[in-house]
Amino acid sequence: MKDKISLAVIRRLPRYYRYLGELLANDIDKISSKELSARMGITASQIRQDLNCFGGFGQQGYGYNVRYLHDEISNILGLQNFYPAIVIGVGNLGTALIQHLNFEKRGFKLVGIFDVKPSLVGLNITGVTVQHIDELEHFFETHRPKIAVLAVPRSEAGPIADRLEALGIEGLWNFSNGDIHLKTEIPVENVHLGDSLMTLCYRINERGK
Amino acid sequence: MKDKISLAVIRRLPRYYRYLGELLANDIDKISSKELSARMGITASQIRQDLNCFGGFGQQGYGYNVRYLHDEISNILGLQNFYPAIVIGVGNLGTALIQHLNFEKRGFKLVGIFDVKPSLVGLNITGVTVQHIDELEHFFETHRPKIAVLAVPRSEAGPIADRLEALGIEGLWNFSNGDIHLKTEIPVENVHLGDSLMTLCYRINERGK
DNA sequence: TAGATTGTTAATCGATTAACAATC
DNA sequence: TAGATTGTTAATCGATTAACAATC
Repeated sequence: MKDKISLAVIRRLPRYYRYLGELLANDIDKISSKELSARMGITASQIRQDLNCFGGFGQQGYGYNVRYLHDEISNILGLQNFYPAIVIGVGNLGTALIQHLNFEKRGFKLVGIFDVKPSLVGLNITGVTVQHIDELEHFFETHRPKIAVLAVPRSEAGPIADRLEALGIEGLWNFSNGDIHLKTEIPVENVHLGDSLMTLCYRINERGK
Repeated sequence: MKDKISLAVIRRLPRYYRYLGELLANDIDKISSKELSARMGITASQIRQDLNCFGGFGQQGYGYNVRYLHDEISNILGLQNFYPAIVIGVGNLGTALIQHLNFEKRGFKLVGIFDVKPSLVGLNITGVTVQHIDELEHFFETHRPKIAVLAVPRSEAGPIADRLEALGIEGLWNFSNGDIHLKTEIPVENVHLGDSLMTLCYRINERGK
């Protein structure tokens, strides 16, 4: 692996992985960068350039073996790690993420769910029982989760993030409005659905002119 | 307004808007590009460059008036348009989006909710009643929604998108796994939460080496 | 006025695309 | 072998950063 892969390249990897998964589902076992570029709407050159950051996965005159490339990208992303993950906040959003996201296929294993609301404690979601947020410190002693999904209101997100940082969390997936900045270099993915919606508004507006 | 604004700039606008909103909430009424850059973790140069794509909103020697800049960005994004929007799919994700996203503050007004499941029809969510998906065509005759939020499984997303396109939809906000490509140049925001999770996995994995 | 900070041009940096020799 | 397509270098393009004159 070369020195430092740019984040732009890394963010395209899951997309390649997704398209390769679709090809697999359709029993297509070889693909050229040209064919893939047509499907994905990016250049063949970029695909080859991106993949060659990690190694030569293709074969001249043939293209890429779909299953092999799919597996290799899975390895690059680390999807086989099953890093222990917890979800904090079981409103509709937290529940939706748990039920539809298939953590196991994306590098993680859901090991705990927490909420402040006592009425939700004991609830079972996909085999994991909701605990009260006060159990967090105790839970860390035995389970050492690596990432936490923050599906809580903005006001709670900051304090909880600090608490998680002190407990040694290694990554955050933040859905609360407002960016989370930690003191340490821990990776944080701030998902801003509102920003995405406003971008769509701009684009609609622009076309209407 | 200059010729063509790059998507990179546009995607930063909601973020500026968000930070300015926070400043407003804290009764801060002026900010320099330097101060804002420190808060946001980007360069002051970029902030000035971005804003000047749309006009000169600051004042030399002073900085930017927070409320004025906030309002101007709102205008640029078109947030005062209240474009009619519909949500398709009221699982946990659809419900979460409706309840937490505040469409009215982000350029849209929720005018309809649809689902295939008859048991959900008649349900009232934030004042809007869920209708059966079969009512879609009839609904368009009177309401002409501009955008549709697709919070349905991947298999349903494609066919529904085609149907919406035929009805004259002008934008899609897609949450189903798998990109949606329409024939026409209609803007589509494909939100891939799974991709974001896998990116986080890569970053955790990378640090562990 | 002096100091601060913008608006804007120029320089740099990085990312994308093109080209083609290597090779299956 | 001939044809196809990769891996990789070089060229281009675009985006970010730096610099500074304009000006409040």
